[in-house]
Amino acid sequence: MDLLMKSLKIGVNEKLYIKDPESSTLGKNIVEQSILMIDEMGFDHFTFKKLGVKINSNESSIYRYFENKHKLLLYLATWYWGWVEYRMVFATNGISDPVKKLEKAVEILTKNVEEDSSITHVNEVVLNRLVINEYSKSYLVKEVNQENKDGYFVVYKRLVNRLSDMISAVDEKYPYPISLASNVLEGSLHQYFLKEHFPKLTNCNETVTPTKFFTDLIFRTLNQKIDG
Amino acid sequence: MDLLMKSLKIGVNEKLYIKDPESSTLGKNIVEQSILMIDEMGFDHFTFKKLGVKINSNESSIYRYFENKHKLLLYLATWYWGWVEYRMVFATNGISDPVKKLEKAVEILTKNVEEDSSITHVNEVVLNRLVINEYSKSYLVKEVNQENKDGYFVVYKRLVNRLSDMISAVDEKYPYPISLASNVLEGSLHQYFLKEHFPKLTNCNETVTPTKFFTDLIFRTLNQKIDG
DNA sequence: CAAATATAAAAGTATTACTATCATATTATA
DNA sequence: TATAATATGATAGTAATACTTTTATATTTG
Repeated sequence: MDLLMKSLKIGVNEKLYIKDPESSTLGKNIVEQSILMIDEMGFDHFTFKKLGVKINSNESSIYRYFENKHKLLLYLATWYWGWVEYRMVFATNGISDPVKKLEKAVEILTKNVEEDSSITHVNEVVLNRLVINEYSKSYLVKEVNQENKDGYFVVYKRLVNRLSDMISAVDEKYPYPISLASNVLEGSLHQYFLKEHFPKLTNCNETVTPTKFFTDLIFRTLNQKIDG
Repeated sequence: MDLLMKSLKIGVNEKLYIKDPESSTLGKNIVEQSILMIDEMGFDHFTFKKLGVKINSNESSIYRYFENKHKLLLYLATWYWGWVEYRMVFATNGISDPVKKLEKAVEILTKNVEEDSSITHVNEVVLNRLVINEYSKSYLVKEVNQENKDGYFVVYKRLVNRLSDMISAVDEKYPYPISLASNVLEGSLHQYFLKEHFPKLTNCNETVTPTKFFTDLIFRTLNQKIDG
């Protein structure tokens, strides 16, 4: 899969950038280092000026790639979900048993990213942490309806729908497949956050993973027995 | 209950304000109008300067009540969860059947606030909407660990634990009661958000409420039959 | 009525979030 | 290889934000 990833370019909505960051060294640098910086200092404290200093480039040059830091966050999030989607589709592709297929999908969607593919300039482990801490901020804005119309969330929505379809394939009678799917995706990020900052608000810890919790939740809900 | 509410003061951590806003007309005005303003323009566009203009007061006077708008958000959120907790405890108090008790709790915790009590300066309907749109921003910050130590989230944590206990009372064998509880509380806000802005990512609509979805989810998970 | 306290008004600072201009470096093309 | 086109860098500038400080004026309390 690593080799495949090498030649794969995650498709991101063109409105999210002014100039495609994949098209130049500076652009790739902006993406690579912004991920590390946002992870380190948090999105709220992150500025293009600080990023400019870090990458030895100029604030104004960064503005030629991204309109503002909000668009950059949307770009990074879209990249992340595109990458997750790719892995999920790839991993579940050959599975014909709906239960096993759903199980695998939930595993990919909820498990912690533990190693960086080292193929691209994007560090997926750090990006995963960034998404846990910052993703909500990309849509909890007054402009969300317009941005949704502009297609900034298509990848994420497609992912929720894929999961929803797999849920329905296991239990076509279950009445809330989309809500369950969106709940799992968003809830998984939340459980990771709680595990890190509010350990008393989650049963997830070193041994119990969010994957375990959500796999159990889904199959109890769909009234299916699962091993393990 | 309305009469009870009248004499009830929601207890908010004293570190969240410089001067207690309940102690003066100006303070109450700050709380009342900030709720309306944040709801209207979104937390990101809200500033103390704008609020000052709206309440015909001075920016510097607002700073004598709240250190910054982040603390104000924490204050409003704490007030909200305190109010929800009060209603939940009150509504479930006399119920001895664990299943019915849990059902009632979930109803209070996940149902839309539809009418303002009109007793206090706080408009609960608007505050509920504010919490749906902005609550995550109060904890998705780099300073979360320190703020947690300072006790800014005690009310919310207590609420999650109450729900968790009720879950365990229905099924003591269920291994993830706290995760289920935190998932319901956070997920409920999320489903309302989706219903409003991403209707294709939820099954909730005019007839299906988040309450229905989560009640169904919980009792399927705990392997209990529920009517309705 | 005096003293204490609360609020208002105004000004000031540092940072943020950009935009604009011009210079220089790099790359593409004739 | 010269020239043109494009990308990047450096500098400066603007408006808004997020405060802090000071001083004046109300309002409350003893």
